[in-house]
This record gives sequence, structure tokens and C-alpha cells, in this order.
Amino acid sequence: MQRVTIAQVAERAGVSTATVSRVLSRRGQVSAAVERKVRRAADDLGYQVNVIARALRNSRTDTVGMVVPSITNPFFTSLVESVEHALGREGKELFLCDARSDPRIEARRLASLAARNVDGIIVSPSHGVDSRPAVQQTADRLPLVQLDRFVDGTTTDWVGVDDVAAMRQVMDHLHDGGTRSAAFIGSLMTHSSTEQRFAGFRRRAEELNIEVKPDQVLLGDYSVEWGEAAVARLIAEGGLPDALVCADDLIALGATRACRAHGFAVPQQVQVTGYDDIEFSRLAEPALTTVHQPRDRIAAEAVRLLAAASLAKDAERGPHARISLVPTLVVRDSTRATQAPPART
Amino acid sequence: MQRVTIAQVAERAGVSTATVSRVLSRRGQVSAAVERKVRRAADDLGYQVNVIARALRNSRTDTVGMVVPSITNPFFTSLVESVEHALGREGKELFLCDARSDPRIEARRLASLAARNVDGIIVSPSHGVDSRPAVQQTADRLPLVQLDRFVDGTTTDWVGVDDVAAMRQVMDHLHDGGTRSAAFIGSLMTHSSTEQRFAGFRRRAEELNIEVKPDQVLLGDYSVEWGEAAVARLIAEGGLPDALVCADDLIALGATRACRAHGFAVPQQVQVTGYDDIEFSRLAEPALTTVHQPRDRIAAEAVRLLAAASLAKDAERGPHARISLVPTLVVRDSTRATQAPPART
DNA sequence: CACCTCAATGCAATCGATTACAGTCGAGTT
DNA sequence: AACTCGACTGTAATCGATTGCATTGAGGTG
Repeated sequence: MQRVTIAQVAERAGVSTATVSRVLSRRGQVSAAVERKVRRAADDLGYQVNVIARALRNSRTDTVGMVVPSITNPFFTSLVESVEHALGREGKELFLCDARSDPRIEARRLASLAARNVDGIIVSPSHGVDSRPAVQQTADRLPLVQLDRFVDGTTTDWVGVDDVAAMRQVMDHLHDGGTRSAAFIGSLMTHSSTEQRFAGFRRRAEELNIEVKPDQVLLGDYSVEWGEAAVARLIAEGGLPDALVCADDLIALGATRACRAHGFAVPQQVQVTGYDDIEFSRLAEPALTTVHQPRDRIAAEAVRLLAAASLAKDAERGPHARISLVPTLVVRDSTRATQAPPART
Repeated sequence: MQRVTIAQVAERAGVSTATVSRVLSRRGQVSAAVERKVRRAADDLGYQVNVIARALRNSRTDTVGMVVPSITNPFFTSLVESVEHALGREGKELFLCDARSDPRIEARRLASLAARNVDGIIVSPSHGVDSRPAVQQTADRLPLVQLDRFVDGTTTDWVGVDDVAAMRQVMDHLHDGGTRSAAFIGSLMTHSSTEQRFAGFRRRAEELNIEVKPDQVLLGDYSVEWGEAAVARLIAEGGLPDALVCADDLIALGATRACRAHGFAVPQQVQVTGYDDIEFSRLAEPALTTVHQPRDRIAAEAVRLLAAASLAKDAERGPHARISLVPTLVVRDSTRATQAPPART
């Protein structure tokens, strides 16, 4: 029960604590004989380094903190998983926090991570504006990378996908399927992702001459419930357009469900598209056409940026990176293919 | 960029570090005037305690570690969320780890948490047998609670639901719907949960005289893919029974999908039940009848047990608690109600 | 043989906060 | 006036690992 310290190992091996430390951390020269004795003693006693003490001494914890808006959103969950794997490869661990989509909780989490001396922070900010002070302040103290979403007006590294390009693909696909009018269902413009996706949607809709009625842009939050509610509202206020373009898969799943519940066939009468390609988008009925985010690449880039930032340190806080990856459209059954025959995945 | 230490605050306020510490941690007597000076100085400098240093000194981190088999399984995700909320109420933070269903990774995570001086650990073991050494060893060093699943032959606190009682409810419900034969689709018997659920299934099936063919007990893993594969196999090897009882919702979702893909109507021709009541079970087509686990209660009890264990400490490591909560059956559309009319939720 | 080099090892300071112990001082007691 | 008490505050040890500097001694050189 009693923790074993380096001093006990030293005593048992008949050497000083310095030597034990040198053996265990593979730094400095130690003769083979002594090394064997020390390892022996350490094993016998079941010694384990006290990470806390080590962290205090060299102010490195080999731990990275990650803050996401909601751990129950499958997109973030799998992003977390990707990040964890990427970190594992570098022998680092992940300290995960859920901000519950509340910038205040988020700020507290960030502060707490900083106080815990994590080596860096990966954050997908909850709010495009309100998250700013906390994020910027944290970024001033230690390496920080924003993932997926970002806060307006902050200067930090960022990794995500090109939402505008993705939306162009979505709109082109819908256009090919004969779409003449579309609605957009997203969250309030408090996330950069919604903003970008909407911008991409609107621009390409114009170029393709697809009609978007002003009252058919509905903004709520990223949830199944909101998707359902939005469709109910559309139907009540004048009917559905040819296509429903949703800012994420959860909304799209809710929207699809609501369409069917109200007797509209998907994709025959209404087409629906999502964004993120969460696992359940494949399982929905009909399977959802969506935008696949290269999560592993995003995670890998984020981890790489953090590592780089840790090295550079204060030295030359060069210009910040903004890495924008290209997502791919995954066509399934909630949209019509170019011609009649339904697509399969 | 430079971290502010207690010494700097002390100097600025013209007092000793001891006094500053007393003010900031609200321990011991300090005159009002000095207190004001110190707070002033701390604010001016933007002082933040160094959690690492504090932890080293009083070997408490106000952090609890949690290890789950897979962070992408929605059941565990929402369990994590519940635990986080419960901890938040006590001012503690959560350090989350994903074991990727591998006892070796799990062991490494547990060791790492212990080395980080977490105040306690909540773990849902990946394997009913192989997880044992690591779990037991960790439990010997610090407070540990097993959640949901447990390892055979360990003596630690445990919180979960009564799987046998749950399965009785499921079987009674199916029986009411006229079921005469059933198959069981679960994971390999390497998780206590599958074991318990299968035991409950088998016993009640016998009592109700529901036929279970020996080759209609299929064991794979907790995933959608396995649910699909299992149904394909059943169909290939002689057809489906009246009902498919699945050990978790992911399997059930896959099973449902496969049934429909092969042209079997659910619930008219085959009934399907799940377990866990994850969010998507409601969204499936048809919505899944499943067993709802009281996640918040489970989490709350686990946190309570940890707190109690921390206090008792070595003193009287009394007998360990095994708290078994009662889950509730949620009837939706993948099973037939007592009579004909389909149920709604 | 005197002197130098370098590997191996130990001593002790250090990271930052907490706290046991001791000292100071003013008010209250006898 | 001497003494007690208690509120405040400071000094220094402590938590456990790391590491700069000093020391030792073996082997090499001229």
C-alpha cells in the first residue's frame, strides 16, 4: 500500500538516488553492474515513478489536454479516439474534458488543464465568440491547437476541413440529382463550422441557381431533436424544398426521421444530406449521404503541430498554421444519384 | 509566459509564502488587512496555483481516473458523461482513458493513472478474466470501483444493474407478445455483462417454455457489424426464430438492419430487443425495444463509493459493496405488444 | 612517477505549495 | 507587575525525482 520511492530503491541497491534516477530514466552513464543491481531492486520493490514529482521537477507531463463541446456527439468521440491513438504513438497521454457546450465551463477546463501543466492543449471551441478570452489566454501560456471549429480572431494553430469545398461537393451532387430548391438546417452561427458550411452552401446554391428561400434557413443546435423540430416547422410553414442540407449528421438524422414521420419519402420526395459521417449515418433508414471528415489525418496533424510548438517554445513563435484538409462526399441512399438508380455504399 | 509562483506573490505583498498559502487555501488565521494585500497581489500577478506542486505535497489531486473499454460505444460515452457530472458536484475532475478493449492497454492505463496519483479509479473492465491482475493490483493501491462490468474473482466495490432481472422483463414481454422461440446474440463470454445477461435469458426462457436451439446462441462482440453477421448466419443455417435477444443495442441495431435487408419484417416476422438504451436505439427503424440503464444513478453511486473509500482509507477496508440497480424495460416498435396494436414511445 | 582524462557515482539544490513548530505581540488576569 | 492566552506570522522541513557540480579512481601519457 505504501508507495515505493526512489530512495527505497537506492537503499536496497546500495547506491544513491541520483544513480537510480539515471538508470531509470536512461540518462547519463552508469556501469552495467550497477544498472543491473538497480533494476533488480526496482523490480523487487515494484517501483513506479511518481509522475507528479517528476512533473514538478522538469515541468513536463507527457500529457496533452483535450476539450470538446460534447462527448456525447459521436463526431467528437471518434475525433477523440483518433487523437488518442496519435498521441499514443508519441508516448503521450490524453486528458479529456467535456465543456458541455458552455464557454464558462470550457474556460474552467482550460484553466485547470493549464494548472496541471499539460504539455499542450487541443480544443474544439464551444462558441465562436464567447470562447475567445479563455482560448486566447490559454494559448498565450502554452501550445494550443484548435480543431475542427475555431474562435474568431484568435491567433493559434488550427486544423480542420475545408467546409466551403465540402459544401460545394454536396451542392453539386444535389444539383446533379435534379435539385432546384434547398433549405439549410444548422446551428446558431456561434460555431465557425456552421458559419463556413452555410457560406459554402449559399455561394454554391447561387452559382447553381438553386433556390433558397430566406425563411428556409433554420438555425438551432447540433442535435437530433433540432433536426426533427426544424422539419416540422418547414412543413407547417409552407412545405419542404427539394433538398434539406444539414450542418451535421445528428440534425440530418432527425430531419430524415421527421420527413418520414410526416409521410415524405426520402429521397424520392425530399433529399437529405448530413456532415461528419458518424457511424450511425450509415445505419439510418435510408443510409445518409454525408461528408466524411478525415479524422485520423486531422488528429495526426494536430499532434504534430503541438509537438512542433513545444519545441520551438518562446523562441520564434512564428506565424500560426492553418491546416485545411479536404473532406470527401459519401453518397448513400438519402439523395438521388445522377440518374434514377439509387446508390449503395 | 513565465508562471507566477507563490513566492512572487509573497514578495509583492510583503509577507511570507506561508501566509500567502494560508490565505489562498483558506486554512489558518490571517488578519483581514493582510488577506486583502495578498489577494490584491495574487490578482495583480494573475497567480494560479500549481496543481502539480500541491499534489506532490499533499498527495491528493482531486482527480479521478476512469477507464472504459471503448469510448466510441455510446453506452460508455453517456456513462462517462454521467460520471463527469457527478464528480463536478464534488469539485473533482475526470481523467478519461480508452482501453480499446485490450486488457494489456487497460493495464497500462491503470498503472499510469495510479502513477499520476489520482484519488480513485472507476473502471469498466475490458475482459472478465484477463483484466484481473491489473484491476486487483490497482485496487490494492487505491480506491477503485468497477462499473457495469466486473472481473471475476476480484474484491472491489461494484455498481451496475441486475442483468438477470432485466432479462426476465425482456423475456416476459416477448412471451406476452406470443414468442415461442428465441435466439441470443451476444459477445464472447469474456464480459461479465454478457454472462449475466445470457444466464438471465436462458433461465427465463426455460421457465416460460420458450425454445432456444443450441446453435442459436451466437457470440461475437459488441458491435453493429457482429449483429449483422450473426443474423446472416442464422438465416443461412436454418432461419430465424420468433425473437432475437441481443446483449446490447449495437448488436440489436445491426441485427435489425440485417433482418430487413434479408426481407424479414421487424417486428411482424421477427422481434428484436437490445440492451442499454443508447440514444440511437430510439432513432432506429423501427425504434428499438431495449433495457434502460439508470446511468446517472450508477454514476452517482460510484462516485459516492469512491469518496467513502478515500476517507476510510486503510483503516477498515470493510467488506466491499456490490450495488445492483434495477433497470427498466423500454418498449418501442421492434417487438409486438401484448395484443396486436404496435406500441409507441 | 607526476599529471591528465574521463567514466562512474554521490551530494545537495531545486521544482512550488503546504504545514509543524516556534516566535512575537497585545490584551486580559490575578 | 508578572503571567497567560490566543491571534498572527515567519522559518524551515517536506513531498519525490532530477541534475549541476564535485569527487573518486582507473587507465593512459610523457
